[in-house]
Amino acid sequence: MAAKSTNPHFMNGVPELLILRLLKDREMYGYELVQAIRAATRDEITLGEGVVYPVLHALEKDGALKSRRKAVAGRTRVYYTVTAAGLKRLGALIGTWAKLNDAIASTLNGDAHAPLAV
Amino acid sequence: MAAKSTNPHFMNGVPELLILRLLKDREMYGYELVQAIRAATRDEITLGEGVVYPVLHALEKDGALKSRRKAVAGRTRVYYTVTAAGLKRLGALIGTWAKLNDAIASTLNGDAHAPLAV
DNA sequence: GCATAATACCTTGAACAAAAAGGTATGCAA
DNA sequence: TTGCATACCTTTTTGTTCAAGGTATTATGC
Repeated sequence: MAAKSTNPHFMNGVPELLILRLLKDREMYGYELVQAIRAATRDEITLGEGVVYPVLHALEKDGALKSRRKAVAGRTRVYYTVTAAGLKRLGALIGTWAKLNDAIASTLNGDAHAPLAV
Repeated sequence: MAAKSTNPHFMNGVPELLILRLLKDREMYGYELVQAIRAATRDEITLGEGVVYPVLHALEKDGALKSRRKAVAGRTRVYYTVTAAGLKRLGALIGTWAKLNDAIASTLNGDAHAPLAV
């Protein structure tokens, strides 16, 4: 059973979705994103650095993000911004999430034939 | 890109949620559940037998389900019903799902401080 | 009569995402 | 100078899920 350490492992692909969505509004760096996600989800979702950094690297490699180094107070930060490809990817992820969500919602509601949002 | 074989791997813990929810309405057997899930989600979510059976076994082992064998047309089916413990578990899963969903929705909407449904 | 598909159960293997944990380095406060 | 917060990163482990296979019975097509 184990005490809830972060999340009881209940979603997939969500990290990427959240990260892209937050970066759409403004450029951020990894460490900042970790806290931004906690704040945006009211501590409901906590993504550790071990999740965020690999996702950022993968997204950049895929051309969905661009990064630039910036020195702030003697410290180096790596800021990420969303590319056009990244926006497209975000749109696709949102669509997938919406459909998944509708599918589950209608099952939970017991809707026999409620039309899934298209 | 690879043709969508079943699902592009986008959820977690959902199988258990869907199975418990469907069994809440009426007793069903594994093979039937596979198709019921496809029907209920309009093909949006397809869980193979390799997913459904292990979940059923695990839930039964945990006391969330009870099974009984029934011979139908010379064939043996294993019907599952939800126990009281199973209903409790279902309630918890629904709650978790709702919170996760609200958290993601408010992030996607960019709500700075919309109160999460409680 | 025979092959094939559909029903119905099940398990094993591999893939993969995410969690946990560790590792480095700087700046600041006590 | 010890410790904590910032800031980056990687490696290892875990656990779900997927794909694929394996058995057996009944119905269907030819």
